Amino acid sequence: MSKSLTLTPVEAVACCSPLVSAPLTEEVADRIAPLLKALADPVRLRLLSLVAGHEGGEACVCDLNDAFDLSQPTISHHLKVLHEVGLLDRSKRGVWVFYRVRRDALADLATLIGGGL
Amino acid sequence: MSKSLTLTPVEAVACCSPLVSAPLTEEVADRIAPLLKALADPVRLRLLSLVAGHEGGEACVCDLNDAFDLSQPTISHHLKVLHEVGLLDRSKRGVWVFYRVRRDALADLATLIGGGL
DNA sequence: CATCAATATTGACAGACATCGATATCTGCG
DNA sequence: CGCAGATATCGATGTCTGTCAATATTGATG
Repeated sequence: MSKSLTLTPVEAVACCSPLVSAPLTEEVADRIAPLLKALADPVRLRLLSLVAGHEGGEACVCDLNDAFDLSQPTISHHLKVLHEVGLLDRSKRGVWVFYRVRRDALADLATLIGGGL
Repeated sequence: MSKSLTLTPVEAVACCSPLVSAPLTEEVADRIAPLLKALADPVRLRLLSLVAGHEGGEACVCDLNDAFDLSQPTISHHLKVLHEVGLLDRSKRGVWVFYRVRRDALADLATLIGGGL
């Protein structure tokens, strides 16, 4: 069973046929766009890449803050966006918070964009 | 040779290794984000899907306008965004303008997102 | 309990964006 | 040439978004 009645964008994309294979309905497009919006920021792209490339597949916020010339609240905001949309998993251990990339979500998104080519 | 010194976002993405395979540099992220921004709109997603699914792989603006409950200038604007970023090719024949999906661009983008999984 | 360090939330602000109506440009045709 | 239809551009407007400083929250530790 699902945790809520409203799907996260990540859950919404898992069930869709590729962009070029069948015409997207308005409803489906409305659920996919937020996922792409989350991805469509240079800082968030680098965050995702950093987390994915970190040892163990997860990274502590403390590691991420230093990688950017941005304030801590700004990084926290971007991580929240990625988490809310379902692209990052979040786990708190002690004072530290670790994020992990949802590879299945990325794979589904890639299929949506590039499937059927 | 390229037409200009500045690459379109589509040209920029063609040369990149997947998001999760290597850390994205700031420069690369800055060039990829506009491409994703162009995709990250429900109307543009549906436009892309409609064009891709149209017979002959291309669609006339006149066909596209009717598919939305939006003004003609708005559709024109969205098509321009997709064209400028390199996701749509544009060809004028008589009074009509036809758009065609750059499938290579979509494929490259999919590799960037989902490659290495 | 008091303090400190890590992370998140809030509120403000400037810039970006989606949309529209009005208008301009282009092209075929009479 | 002049009109009509297709598409693009312009200017305005309301909304969304990225960023920051300030502050709150959370958890470990003395």
